[in-house]
Amino acid sequence: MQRIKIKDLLKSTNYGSKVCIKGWVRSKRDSKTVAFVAINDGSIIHNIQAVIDTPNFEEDYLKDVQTGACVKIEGTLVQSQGKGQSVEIQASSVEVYGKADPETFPLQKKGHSLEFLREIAHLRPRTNTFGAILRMRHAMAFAVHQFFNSKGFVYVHTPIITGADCEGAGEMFRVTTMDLKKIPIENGQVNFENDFFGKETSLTVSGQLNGELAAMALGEIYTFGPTFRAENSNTSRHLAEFWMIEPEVAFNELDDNMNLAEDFLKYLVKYALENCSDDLEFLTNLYDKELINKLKFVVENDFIRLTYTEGVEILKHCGHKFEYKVDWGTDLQSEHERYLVEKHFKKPVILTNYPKEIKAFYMKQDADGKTVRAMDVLFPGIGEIIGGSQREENYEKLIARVRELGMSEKELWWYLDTRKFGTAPHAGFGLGFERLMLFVTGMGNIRDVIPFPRTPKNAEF
RNA sequence: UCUUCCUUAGCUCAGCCGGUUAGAGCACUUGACUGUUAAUCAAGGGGUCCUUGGUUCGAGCCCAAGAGGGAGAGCCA
Repeated sequence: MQRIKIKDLLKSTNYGSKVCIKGWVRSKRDSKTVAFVAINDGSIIHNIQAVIDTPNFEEDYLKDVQTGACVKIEGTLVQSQGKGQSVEIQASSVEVYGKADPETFPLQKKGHSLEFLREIAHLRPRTNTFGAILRMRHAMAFAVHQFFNSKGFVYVHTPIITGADCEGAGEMFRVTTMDLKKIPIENGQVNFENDFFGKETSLTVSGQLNGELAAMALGEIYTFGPTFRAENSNTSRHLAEFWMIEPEVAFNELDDNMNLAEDFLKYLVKYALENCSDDLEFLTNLYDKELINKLKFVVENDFIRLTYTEGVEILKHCGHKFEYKVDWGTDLQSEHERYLVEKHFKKPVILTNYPKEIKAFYMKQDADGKTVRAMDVLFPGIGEIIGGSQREENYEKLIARVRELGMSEKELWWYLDTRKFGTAPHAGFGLGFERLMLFVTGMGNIRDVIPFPRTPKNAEF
């Protein structure tokens, strides 16, 4: 018999029809002559209930139908006699594909802490919470492509292995095939001549520089791929391996960039509200009663836009006592950003025109020579969800900045070439996919919105 | 990396001032129950109190070091 997905079965009103489902047992409730088994197959957060009249089955036949087991159940779709579900299956046959020894299977019917589930990341997709998160993760990834495709952007695959130590976004993981016990060292320096690529290589920390090259030909591009940072960051907002989306648009200036970022985030949140309602309802009930309201609020309200200088003025005169002093020229602390977003405006905030000293070399300098056309989108509870800028398209100014910072113009020759040949104003940004996931799922820890988190001292699974 | 908190049964956690045999709920096993909804009821089994060292007549509890985890900070997306 053809298998039907539980998602489709729960919508069916085809009572009396013979059906077949396959999935994992979430719970079994016994009494003398009848047993109720809740089955989930991952197609939807809800389970289907199979009703088993035990006298019709041989003794011990149902012994292996226990929490965690994988089963195939055939039977008749009927309207439920009990409360709590509208349809159920009156089972005629039960086959166990895979047992799950209840003495050793770690998942129970009752709730587990998120910390415990992290230790059994190979099994946590079988929980309601991670089923919901993984379905939403897929929906958000799909929506990213749909958004850009509808706007005529080209998806560009930038390299994961990079030879440039100049992306400037943090510590990098080395890539090598050298025997780590016999590294060739000459005059205190490692000789990479005989390494696989013949030069020092790393995992990418950003696809931006390559993305810019493509934007200078295709106009509107985006990247969406894994990104690696070897920072010793131990927070609920950082991963060593995460996924980043980086659009880059020729002829866009800072305002266009902000508009794109705001449209993009609203599109994604709206997509979640319209397409993930069952999962969102579950997450709202279990983790954050205000989750759905927060998502609606973001879709319905404009983001606040203000300059770094204006932000500093507000913070200086707000009367709130901060642990760290607010001072023009230094980067804002988390507590400052959080005050602006969560207390002062109570809305997402886009901060722009930061001092050039605290931002990357490629950002376009303002006429005053002090600030650059940077923009950070700050979200409640998460902080920086997007970081971006209009890029410096002027060759002289860009190379002056490269020299000023002591960077290698030799290594960057290909990037600098874009400013030599047909340069154009352009802008882009990076969205941390898992930070978006934090926001749309209401989860508090970034390790819970990616299937297998990679963090300092943790690469299990 | 810094600050701070935590680590006791499969899970969540209690454990008094340092004192005899370390507890509860859930889970599990067995039994009861004709429709359950995290089913219910009864009985039973289950412990390297994170590790190492120290203080003490005596340590789950006090001290030191280490490991792992959480929260916050820095770095950032």
